[in-house]
Amino acid sequence: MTTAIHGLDVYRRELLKGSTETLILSLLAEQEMYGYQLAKEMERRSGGYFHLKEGTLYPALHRLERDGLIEGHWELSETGQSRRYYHVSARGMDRLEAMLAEWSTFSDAVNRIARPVSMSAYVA
Amino acid sequence: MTTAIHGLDVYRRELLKGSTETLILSLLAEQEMYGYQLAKEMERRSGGYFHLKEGTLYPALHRLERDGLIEGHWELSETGQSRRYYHVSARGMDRLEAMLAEWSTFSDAVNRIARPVSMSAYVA
DNA sequence: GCGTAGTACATAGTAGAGCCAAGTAGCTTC
DNA sequence: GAAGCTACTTGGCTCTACTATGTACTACGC
Repeated sequence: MTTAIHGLDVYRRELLKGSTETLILSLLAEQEMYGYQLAKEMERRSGGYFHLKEGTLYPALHRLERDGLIEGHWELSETGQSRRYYHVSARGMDRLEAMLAEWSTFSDAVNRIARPVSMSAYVA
Repeated sequence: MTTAIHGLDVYRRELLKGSTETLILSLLAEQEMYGYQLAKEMERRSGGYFHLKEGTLYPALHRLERDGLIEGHWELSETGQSRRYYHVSARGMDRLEAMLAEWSTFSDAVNRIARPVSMSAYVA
């Protein structure tokens, strides 16, 4: 069931579309990371708001690598677990910059039409 | 063609997902409107940034009406054209409020993770 | 009369992204 | 040895924006 509040679930999920790759690129631009670590870091920074599922995270990483925006290499941890570390390529940095600019424009445009209830402050 | 910058097109389109209905509801909450008028108004307010296509606009209106968030009725213009005017229902107003709150939270969360490049002490 | 453009709405089909679910595999703790 | 966490993979599903096309009326220029 859950059809009663179905709309909001979908809304939240759809909002994420298009932003996930920007978020991933942003974090990887700061520091080389592996998938699982990335998910945890994103959850931590967003105060638990963003909780990337595996079915979202790994395909996204594969896409980014396929498009040459990030590059990955395997490393073996001390515990014996294989991890794939990713870093942002030069091309990825360019793309990230474009995406952040796009996000800024988009965000402004939305706020110009759908004025938020609260004047959310910039994190200056 | 244009596969080189194909990623940005997709990015822009995906960003819109989940926001379209909020934008539509926001405009309709201010004033009763018909589809075509809504599209023009959205384009005007966003400075041309948002250009809703028919294949996006009308299905979205149908969804909103199906879910009982907006209500429509036909009117005949002086020129003889049929127009379907929509207004936001009480339930739609509640939903709009929830969506605006969600957008605000989402937007803040993104900004907390993806900070503008200018602020980062990152110099390749 | 006819082509073009604008207004106004509808919809079948497509692509892409997030998610669910299930699987593989190593390690730790009980 | 079962459970639970870490760590990555993948097939199938749903939902949404878009493309493309169609209908229908009005207005203008030729």
